[in-house]
Amino acid sequence: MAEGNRESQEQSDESLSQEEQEIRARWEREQNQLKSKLIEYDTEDWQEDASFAGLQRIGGVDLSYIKGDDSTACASLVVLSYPDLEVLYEDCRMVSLTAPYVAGFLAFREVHSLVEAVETLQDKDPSLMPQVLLVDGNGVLHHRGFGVACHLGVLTGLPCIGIAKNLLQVSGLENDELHKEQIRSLQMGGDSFPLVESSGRVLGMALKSCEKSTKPVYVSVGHKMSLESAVRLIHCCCKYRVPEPIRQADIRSRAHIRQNFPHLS
DNA sequence: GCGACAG
DNA sequence: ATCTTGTCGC
Repeated sequence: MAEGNRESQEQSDESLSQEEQEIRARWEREQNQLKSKLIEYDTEDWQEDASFAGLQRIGGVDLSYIKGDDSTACASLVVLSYPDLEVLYEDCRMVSLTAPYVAGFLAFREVHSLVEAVETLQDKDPSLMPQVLLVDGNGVLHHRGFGVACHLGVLTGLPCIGIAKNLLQVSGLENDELHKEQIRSLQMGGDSFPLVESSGRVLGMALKSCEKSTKPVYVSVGHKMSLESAVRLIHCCCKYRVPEPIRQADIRSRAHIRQNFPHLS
């Protein structure tokens, strides 16, 4: 019992239990193994077309949580038509989460439920399978170059794009005064600037996703799509700041929680 | 002590 | 992620 108290109260790295350290080491190995299967360029014809001709379905995924409960969530997968952005398919399900949220390892908490949702769609109605999946979180803009959008992409084989609402400050990227000035310099919807890590590699783009938004979204490659195509597509599916497929997944997963837990609203 | 820390 | 209402502005 003394052990349990120590673990929950101490915060410094050296106090991490041996078990926690082993989990992280295992997760890092898993990220590195899956990373060898990552494809960071356009693989589909529609991706390089000027108007995305041939693109008909875009998927969005999200998880919503219940306050005060860290093991229950609603996972949702929606499929929207392109270019009309009408909802063609919706799947919201309550799920039990086993892994905690650890910065840098979001996929280990969320990706299992999302893969299941994709498999359900494959069984139920494969003709509605999205041609690209928009993921709430980062792709290669990540400590080890393998965020949740890459993870889901490699596991499903689907082209994926990571969209984060906040800058993950990795390898030289900082939300400092220079970054804020670059944000202020964005003029019209579609304007963007590259996020360059210390080595010089471009990890993603900050994008003013719609005309009215002050704060950009952070776009990075998930799987089977180039950064250029990804940024162009994200701009094309934003009615508001958050791309419509993710926004619909978010709205609908929250509504589903209110439906199942009315006492929380 | 303070900032960071995708969701 | 969530805690949280109204309010100022177009």
